[in-house]
Parts: sequence; C-alpha cells; structure tokens
Amino acid sequence: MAYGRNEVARMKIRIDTPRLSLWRIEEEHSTAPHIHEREFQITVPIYGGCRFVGKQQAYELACGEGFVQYPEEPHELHVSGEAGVIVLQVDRDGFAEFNDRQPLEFDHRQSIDPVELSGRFRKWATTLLLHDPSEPLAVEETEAQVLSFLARSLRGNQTNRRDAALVSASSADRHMRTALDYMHEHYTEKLHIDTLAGIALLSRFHFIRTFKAILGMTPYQYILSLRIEEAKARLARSGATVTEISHDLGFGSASQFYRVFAKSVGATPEQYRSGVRG
DNA sequence: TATGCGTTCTGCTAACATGA
DNA sequence: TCATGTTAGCAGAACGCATA
Repeated sequence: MAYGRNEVARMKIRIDTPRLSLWRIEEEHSTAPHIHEREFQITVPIYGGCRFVGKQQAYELACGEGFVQYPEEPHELHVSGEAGVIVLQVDRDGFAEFNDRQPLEFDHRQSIDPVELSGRFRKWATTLLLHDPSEPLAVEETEAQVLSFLARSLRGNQTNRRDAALVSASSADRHMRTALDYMHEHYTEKLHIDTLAGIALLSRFHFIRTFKAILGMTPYQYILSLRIEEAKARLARSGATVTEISHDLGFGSASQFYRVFAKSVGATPEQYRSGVRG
C-alpha cells in the first residue's frame, strides 16, 4: 500500500482482556443504540471529533473532550473517517478496585489529554499484542495501568493543571488551537517555530512555553510524536522501505528517523515491523 | 516578553553489515 | 554488486531554564 503526503492510515484496533476492551478507531464507525450491563465506557477523540449520544442527548466531542458512559445506560457512537477516537470499556468491579473503593461517580464530560492518552494507548496495545500468552502477568499489569490511569484522570480532573490548560486551549485560545490544527495538517512537512508562533499570534519564546504548558511537550516533540505514530502505521501496513517512510514523513535523514524512532518506541523500525507482523 | 548560556537534538555524511 | 538497514561523529540549530 502506498501513501501520499498528508494521507493518514485508516484503521480500527480492538484488544480485549478479562477486565478491559481497548479500541482505537480511525475509520468511519457507527453503532446502533445499545447498553453495556457491567462496563463503563470512556470515549475520547484524539484528533478530529466524534458524535456521542448518551443521557438522551447528542454530544459533539472535540479533541480531548471525553465522555464517561455508565453501565446500563443506552448510548451510541458515530466516528467519521477524518477522526481518531480511543474508546476504553472497563468492568465496573475491576474499576472499583483501582478507585480506592470510592463511589464510581464521575462527571459525564471530562477533559483528557489526547497526546498522553494516545501515547499510553500505544504502550498498552504494544504490550498486549506482543506479550507471551504463557505470561498473563503482562496482561494483568497492563490492565492495572489502564485502570489506574482512568481512576486518577477522572477523579482528579478538577485539579489537573494540564487538563485545565487543555480546556483553556480548546475554548479560549483559538489561535493556539489553530496552530495545533496546522501542525496536524502539515506534520509531514518542514515546519518552523516562527511559523507556528505566528499562527498563534505569540513570540516564539512565549509560544514554546505556552505549548509545553498545555500539552506537556515542546512543539517539535509533538510533531515527532505525530510522525512516529504515522510511521508505525506504515511499517505495519505498507511495504515501503524504512528510508522511504522516513523521507515521506518529513525526516531530514534516515539516521534522524532511526534515532527518534528507537528512542520513542524502544526498537528499530525493522524490529517494530517484524514484531507487529509476527 | 526578551536575553544569555549550557544542554540536547538535528542534518549531513560516511561507514559497515546483511541479504538478494 | 547493489539495495537496504543501522550506527557513529561532528557542526550548527533548537530547546530549557534562570533571570531581568
């Protein structure tokens, strides 16, 4: 499969464990109204947006705007082909264990850092997909990480400075969001800090500082994370060479791609491809 | 918001290993 | 021999942080 510049690999991944169901949806996806008897469902767009119908009301969820659906409540989800959405379904009893046995009462609407969630999902999925079936400890450990992350994120949402900053960026600083949108549209091209700062109507210094306060990483690190995500999809799904992929994604050289990929993923591109394809 | 400075990373190049 | 994957060295650019 060959990809042109700025094209995004469409895919839908579902991984089930005894206490969890992890979804990453990056293609058109719609469900009819349904309920889960025992599972909470947390739906979070990681880029673009989606339409979620719950509590007898339709919600247009933007990037980073999560929705917590309680068990036994009817709901439906609609994802367009231009968005990416992570859905986490967790068993009610298992969730309670990692919520310090406190009542499972959360706001339906939650702000969750899409970059952090995407990164964590990548790590969870890699562990679950590559683990040795004879070693259930890896699955249990990953379950614990997911449940702990959710318990902490949903319970501490009111005081999470980074999430608050993200909400701020989502609603108040439309210039910063415009810069973010620009980065998503042009991350395979050569970008300059001055260009992005100009879009956000900030000096380069203030832009970098503000960006990091909101997303927890520098603009360049954010661009790299987008490129690595796309590189992993192409390594898994296409027959393109590593050199071709590094060039298509805007890396200045193959060596830079190797270094960034190895640091981010913990394996060389070829090792990653072999691991995914078995 | 800007500056200075030390640290980290990138881009380029060359070289080596491996397999067809 | 050639294509591809991988690694290392070096100069310059970008970044982080303290400070004004």
